[in-house]
Amino acid sequence: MNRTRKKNKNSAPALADVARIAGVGSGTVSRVINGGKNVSPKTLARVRAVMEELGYQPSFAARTLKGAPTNTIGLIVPTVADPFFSSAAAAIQEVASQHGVLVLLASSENDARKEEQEVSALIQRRVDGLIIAPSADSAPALVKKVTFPVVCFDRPIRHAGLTTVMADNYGGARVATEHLVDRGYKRILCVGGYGGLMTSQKRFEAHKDVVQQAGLPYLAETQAEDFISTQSAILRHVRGSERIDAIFSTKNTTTVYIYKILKELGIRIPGQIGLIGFDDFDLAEVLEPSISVVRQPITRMATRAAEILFEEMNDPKSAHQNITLDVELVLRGSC
Amino acid sequence: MNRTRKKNKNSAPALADVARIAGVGSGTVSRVINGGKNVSPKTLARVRAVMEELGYQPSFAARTLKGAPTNTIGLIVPTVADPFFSSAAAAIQEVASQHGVLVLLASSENDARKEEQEVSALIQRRVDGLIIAPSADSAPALVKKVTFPVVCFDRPIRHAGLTTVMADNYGGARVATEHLVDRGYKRILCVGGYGGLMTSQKRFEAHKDVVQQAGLPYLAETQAEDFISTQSAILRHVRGSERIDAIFSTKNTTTVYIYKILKELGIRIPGQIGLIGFDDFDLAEVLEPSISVVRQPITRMATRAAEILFEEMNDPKSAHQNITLDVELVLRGSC
DNA sequence: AACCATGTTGGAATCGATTCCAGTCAATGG
DNA sequence: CCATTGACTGGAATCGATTCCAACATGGTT
Repeated sequence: MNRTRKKNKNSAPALADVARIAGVGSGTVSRVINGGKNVSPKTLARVRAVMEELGYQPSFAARTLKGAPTNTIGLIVPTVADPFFSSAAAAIQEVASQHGVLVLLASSENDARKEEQEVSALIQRRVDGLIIAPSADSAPALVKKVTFPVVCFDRPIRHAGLTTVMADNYGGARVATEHLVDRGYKRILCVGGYGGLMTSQKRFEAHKDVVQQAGLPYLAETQAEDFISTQSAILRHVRGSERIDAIFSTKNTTTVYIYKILKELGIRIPGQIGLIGFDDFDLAEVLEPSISVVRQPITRMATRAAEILFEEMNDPKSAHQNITLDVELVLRGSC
Repeated sequence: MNRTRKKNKNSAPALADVARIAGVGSGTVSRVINGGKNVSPKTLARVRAVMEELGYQPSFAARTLKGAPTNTIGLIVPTVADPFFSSAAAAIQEVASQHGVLVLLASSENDARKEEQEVSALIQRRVDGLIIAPSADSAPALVKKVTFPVVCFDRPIRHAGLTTVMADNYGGARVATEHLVDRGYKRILCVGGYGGLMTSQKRFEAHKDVVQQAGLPYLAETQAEDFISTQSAILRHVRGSERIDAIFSTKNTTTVYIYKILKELGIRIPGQIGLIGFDDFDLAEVLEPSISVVRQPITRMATRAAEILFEEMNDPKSAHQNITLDVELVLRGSC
């Protein structure tokens, strides 16, 4: 009916609309969009005015189709509800923002299947890069199909040959346990997250090594994800002649649970039971007693991961690296 | 040189490649991708096999260009480092995930200019919807150019006529202050975040109203964003004959600062100074004393915001709503 | 035998920005 | 006055998936 039809709906204006209204060719408009090189001041001004008037925004899809970068990176974490990962996300976000890049956030809930779907969704969206805190079961196949750089954060994907940024989990757990041993604790329980995770594994392992080397009894570590299971684990070890006198918690949320549980039980810290945790948290120093921890440099880890990702995006040939950041023993009042 | 040239690089395979190798037309491949309706079982199988073999992934950009939804929503918050917003992000994420949608995360740092750029970036990426916790200075113009539904979270954009989900800030602050008054506190200081924010404003306002109605002195509220400024504010009011006997903190981070500061000063809570905070936080109940608060139903707010957004995305004509969720007084030991 | 409904297929046109490749035009130099 | 440069400009071809429409085969009906 209308041969020079404006689009059927009132959808966003396109480059062609700008060109038509400004009375110039499509190429000229494109040149204006991309800096205005080789365009006379007069046309430049006119085209800019039309763009402004129409509220023209170039279509990302069309640009991407022509091979332009999406200026978007993916970030896959187990959950942003965990302060560890939300701090990391904030830091990564910050770096991305400095590069004019947006972050596509996905949470895997530590579910390898969900993770796989999310990677696939990110591939389709043609992100320029990906930072991932892999689930326990991530296989190298997960990243087989990606055509962009991938950096692992906090945990590796075994045998995938990817750049990985993580904390010194073994070293940190060793230092923590050694400290408990030095302070004279004899029956030390290790409580923490799911052992399938490489981070937890390393921490459990270090704890076991130190305890056994010191000639102390090794109490099988307890994998407790939530409050209830942590509670029942504690209850099992807190009475009777076999009772423990210290706890090494491998996870920040668990540390808080343990603090609450001991308080409720009326157990004195560090008098009856000493406590040290892996990972610092906001209120660790205002609790009573304040909680000793080994602190991961979360922000530094995340920033580093993001920076390396951007390096690899700029230079896809750059070699993969394995980066382990040191952990810091923060002694406070709980042991 | 090579008329049926494969693309210049080894880029991802396209639909045309699948069609060529499978010996079918482009339309047929498209049908296979979209469910295989009206395709014979034999061709279906063959095409699927080729897709599998090539590791074919449809190009999101091309689909978007043809007007398909991006299955992506935007989320703009001041920062994900704040536990309030990271909890909200987690809840929104969760709802999005159920809808098979990814979340593009951007943080505005409460900077209206940055916010504007981010909205623009999201428009270009053609997100299907947007949830935003606007900065103090967000003008209605911010969302003038959007062609997709927008839901405000936690704070409104004045005069923009958008669906808004927020907590009952006035009511919550009223209840909190009333509680302090009921407990017999006479000189109540109100400390909190930047007053340009509608949330802070409402809370200050309610506090002032209640205090004045009770015939108590109204101490000018203190806008303190960080630890240092909070500290100096407290110090100003804690000595001398004009000294305060209670504090209403309008912000969770501030509440923690105040707790630390009072502890350091050796001031007893609630004996010398009573304390109540707006917004619950993780360790509020294990501190000593435990901290009384009014609790915003963060997860419920965020989930609701996300659900409404999806409703509006499905039915763009649906009316805008203004939703205020009730806040809960959680009495603990600090006042 | 002529007819139609149904199922299947190929291929052209389309979405919007980019990128060339020709052109136009004015200015400069010989 | 012609030639050559250089700054501008228009427009066709392109990226990859979708969506039509026309075409054809099959089987069953009259």
